[in-house]
Amino acid sequence: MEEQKYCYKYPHPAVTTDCVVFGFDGHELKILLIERGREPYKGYWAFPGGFLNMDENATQGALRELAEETGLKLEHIKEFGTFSDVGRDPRERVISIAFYALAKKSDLQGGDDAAKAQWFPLNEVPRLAFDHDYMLRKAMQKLKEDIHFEPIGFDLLGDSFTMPELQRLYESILGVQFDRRNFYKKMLQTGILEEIDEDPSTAFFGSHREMRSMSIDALFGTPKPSPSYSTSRQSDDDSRRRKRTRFSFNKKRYDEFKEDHNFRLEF
Amino acid sequence: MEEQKYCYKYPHPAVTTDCVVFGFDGHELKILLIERGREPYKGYWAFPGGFLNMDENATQGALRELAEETGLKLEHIKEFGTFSDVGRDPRERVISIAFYALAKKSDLQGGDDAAKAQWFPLNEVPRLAFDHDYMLRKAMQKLKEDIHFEPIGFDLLGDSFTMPELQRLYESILGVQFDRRNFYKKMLQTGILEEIDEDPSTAFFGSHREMRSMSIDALFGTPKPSPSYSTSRQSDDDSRRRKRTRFSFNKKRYDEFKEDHNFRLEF
DNA sequence: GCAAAAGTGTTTCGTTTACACCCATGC
DNA sequence: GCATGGGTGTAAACGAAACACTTTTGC
Repeated sequence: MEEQKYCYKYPHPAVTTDCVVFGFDGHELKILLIERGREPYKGYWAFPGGFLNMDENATQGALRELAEETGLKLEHIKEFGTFSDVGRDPRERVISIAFYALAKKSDLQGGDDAAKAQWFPLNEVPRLAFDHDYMLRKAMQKLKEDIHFEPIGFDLLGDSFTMPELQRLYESILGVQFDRRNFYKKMLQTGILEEIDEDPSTAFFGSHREMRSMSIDALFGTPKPSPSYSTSRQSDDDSRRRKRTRFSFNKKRYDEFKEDHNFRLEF
Repeated sequence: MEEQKYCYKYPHPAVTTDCVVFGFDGHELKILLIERGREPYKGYWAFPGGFLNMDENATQGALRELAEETGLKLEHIKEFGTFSDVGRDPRERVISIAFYALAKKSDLQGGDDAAKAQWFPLNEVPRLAFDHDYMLRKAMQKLKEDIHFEPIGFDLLGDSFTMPELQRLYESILGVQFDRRNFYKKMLQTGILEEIDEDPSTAFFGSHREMRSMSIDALFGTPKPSPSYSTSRQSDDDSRRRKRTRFSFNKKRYDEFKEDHNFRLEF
């Protein structure tokens, strides 16, 4: 029998963290899952997570487990509930503190690092371990609520994005369709978006992260000229500018607004 | 040394629940606190709560502790976060799952049952134990958010209430002032309020809970005729009706609306 | 060149806000 | 009867929703 060296006067439950990571590939929302290699629920998929260490709080524990199991190094996660039903883990009494996180497009490929981590579109989610089905529903619910008031959508996109990309993201999360023109207006009048008005010849080789790897954007199907095409065009005629307007999220301006009047991103 | 009979292979934190109970006396928002009788933080005030048993989930544990310590038997509590910082309890590693609850006017007097439970107006809160100051701020924040979308205000009032009472409650929670006429319109057009249009001679001795004890209403300063005055008037002239319109919350209608279109109580 | 998606303004409608007077009640 | 608080309607301003055509892009 294994050594049981941590003893208490009263029974203590085990405490774990779990993290529901959402990603967006330009078309649909995905979640990151880990295939369980051992019992219980061996072969089932589960959210990355694990037991909390004694020298870390829940947020720290969830970020650590996420990095260990998937290679994802995120900064912001948000607690959305605890799961404490008595029989939820067959081994012992386990209480889980659950978080959700948003991964940028550029993080989506990082999933390959961890052998058993894989992205699943929301409508192709496999059988999940423990009460993780329920956990997923709760996470979706919280995400839908939060996106009305917090600029969380931008965490799922690259540093720059187009309006249609942003709109598709909102539509994916909320499950509704918006009028394109009204969406533009509403987003622009929030004042937290900045138009990126740069010269196309630098734009394609410039500082925007997702631009570095064309394969991602090709995968995502983002309508954009291919490098060879655009560069040849550019050198032919400099006055001919790329039309697709790209935007970036101005966090500083958002923080200012938020302090002034309780600012809301309503949709 | 005390017997340490519950042993585990890895260290386990202790898990507690805490419950922030809000009450409304007609004028201001109050919270229910317990004076701690032993170390740590002996003599400080704290939210009712305690260690989770192994045969109950967090909600059940919080409700049990609440009943044990304050005599309050509530049905609905809402989790608003966990508190898991490493040093938050000097005795051992303790993780607390925190809930908030709303007590009706008629519950306010029940606080006398538990010797050491006492209501405090929000601006006269004493020094709190552990990280309960922080917990209170988080609870207030969550309550403010929730009241925009959920009919939680009604849980703080009696079965029937007047518009000004309801308005004062919203103003207390949100810390703002509303125009009386606009408040009426907005509340009425939600369709979840029912006007109680009963005969005054029954109204004063009828089924509405908070009517049974005039002392509470006197304490609350709710403008309403005193029993002797109104009854004499009633017997003098039956056509003279009580003017103060009272309302009740129609939960059934709210549930219907909520299912149809995602219904919101916006303020 | 053609089909598909991006970009842009205006009008209509509904909601929110601002505002003032009379009536009922309690003292 | 007087002061306090309760009850009601309307007009102006604002924000949301509906809607069509031109330009750009990708094939």
